[in-house]
Amino acid sequence: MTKIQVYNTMTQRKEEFIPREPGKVSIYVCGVTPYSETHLGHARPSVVWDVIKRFFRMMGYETLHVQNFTDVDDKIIARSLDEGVPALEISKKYIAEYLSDMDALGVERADIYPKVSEHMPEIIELVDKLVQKEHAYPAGGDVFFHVASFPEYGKLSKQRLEELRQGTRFEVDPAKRDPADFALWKEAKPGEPAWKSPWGEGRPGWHIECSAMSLKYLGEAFDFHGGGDELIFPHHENEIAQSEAATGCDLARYWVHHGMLNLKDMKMSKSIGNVIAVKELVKRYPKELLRFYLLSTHYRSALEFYDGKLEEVSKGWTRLNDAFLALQDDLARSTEERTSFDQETLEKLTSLEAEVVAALADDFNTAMAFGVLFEVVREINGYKHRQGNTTEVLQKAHDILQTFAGNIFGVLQDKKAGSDGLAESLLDLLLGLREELRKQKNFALSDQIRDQLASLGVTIEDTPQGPRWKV
RNA sequence: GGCGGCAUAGCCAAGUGGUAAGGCAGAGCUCUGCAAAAGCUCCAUUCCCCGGUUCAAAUCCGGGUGCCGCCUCCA
Repeated sequence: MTKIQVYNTMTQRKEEFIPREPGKVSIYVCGVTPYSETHLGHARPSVVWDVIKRFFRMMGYETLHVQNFTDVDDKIIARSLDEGVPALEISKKYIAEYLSDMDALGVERADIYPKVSEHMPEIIELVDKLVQKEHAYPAGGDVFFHVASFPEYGKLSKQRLEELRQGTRFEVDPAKRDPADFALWKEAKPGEPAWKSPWGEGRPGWHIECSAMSLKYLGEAFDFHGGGDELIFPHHENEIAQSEAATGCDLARYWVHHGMLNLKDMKMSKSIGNVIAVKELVKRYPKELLRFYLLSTHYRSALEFYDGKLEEVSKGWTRLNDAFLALQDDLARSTEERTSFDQETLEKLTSLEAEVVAALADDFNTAMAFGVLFEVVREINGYKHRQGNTTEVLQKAHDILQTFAGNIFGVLQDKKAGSDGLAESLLDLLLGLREELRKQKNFALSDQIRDQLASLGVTIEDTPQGPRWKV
């Protein structure tokens, strides 16, 4: 079996992936706080993990993916007080939006989407356990985690406790024993949602929900813990402290952090906030293009977004799609005979296919995988250019693109998009007539047909194998 | 101030010790009634700068410079 290398933030290097349980991959990805619309930055990890999961399954693993919704949170509460709408109604609305936006991007859903509001008993139990073990202490109606009780604190973010104490730039709650201690449970303020607990009415601190819910659904030392790299500190550091202090086991085997999506030239667009809303993007661009863009840079690198970026990216994306579409047509009139030339191309394609797998097995390097897929495109186009027309060869190229560009990356557009059976029949009829005109050298009229179809968004290409159209 | 990361052609972007993938743009050619698509060729002696290690470095080490993230809610 192909070895899969994964960059682990904890060790700061690539490691061979060895699952906790053979053949199974358990994944916890920190999800969103549902208090406003879904933006491109949310889409990146979704698409990345979508691809990682599909790849693992192709490699014969079973995946179990848990992604939380932090639906009890300061920002939601603030919004709730602002709008006079119950907090859980707000989160419910944006959770639904998030899910439908991700659906629109073709992202396969997680297996479980636990919500904080539905896991109070588990959270309270975990906090209580930490208090019992003297890793945490109640103070008034709050409960704090005592970082000094966990000697490994800082191991993920490579921070030293002493530096953290000094780096504190905000006023420290006097109830804390140590400025670096953080809240596991917060006493309720009037008007806020609150739950009963041994320490009085209150709600969970920010980090504890992930510890409680990952433990419930994935257990101890599950395989992947993912999230944006801005979560390394304090969120994931604190999760580690809570979970590991409570269980004595590692929280996760591999910490996988993706890079941020940045905006350039924000001043160019007053409403840039709207421009990058996923809801708007999927109206204006095919989801396959958006995925191609998001996967064109390695997941750990920062990714820039700016006006015109998708137009730039779409040229390469179109090349990939055109090659695939053309192959579908070519296969319909391919032949069976085989030559040494066919054999050569077949071998080349087979070796490129192995390169794609190797790229993905090397820390999910989608950018490199695309590079190889473009070589597949060049190889097969060249083959056809040199009159190659053997089914087996064309099928091989088709299958590689179908498997990786299509099934794994989800960047191949369905040809039939935007058309129906009748429109297709009419187009074929029209193109047939146009061919007659061309045979009669009536180019004025045939060009007019082409131009007018173009203005309707239908592109005509006259190839040696006959006319081809696309929307 | 502390921690982490990044710096590769006009643009995007792979590449973690063996002599610079890929895409876009650009130039030339082929094919074509034309156009488009496609193919071929060309397009970084060089990887921010300065030292060092090595037979060999974009890749490792040290020092600069610049940028980003985190230390406060954040995917």
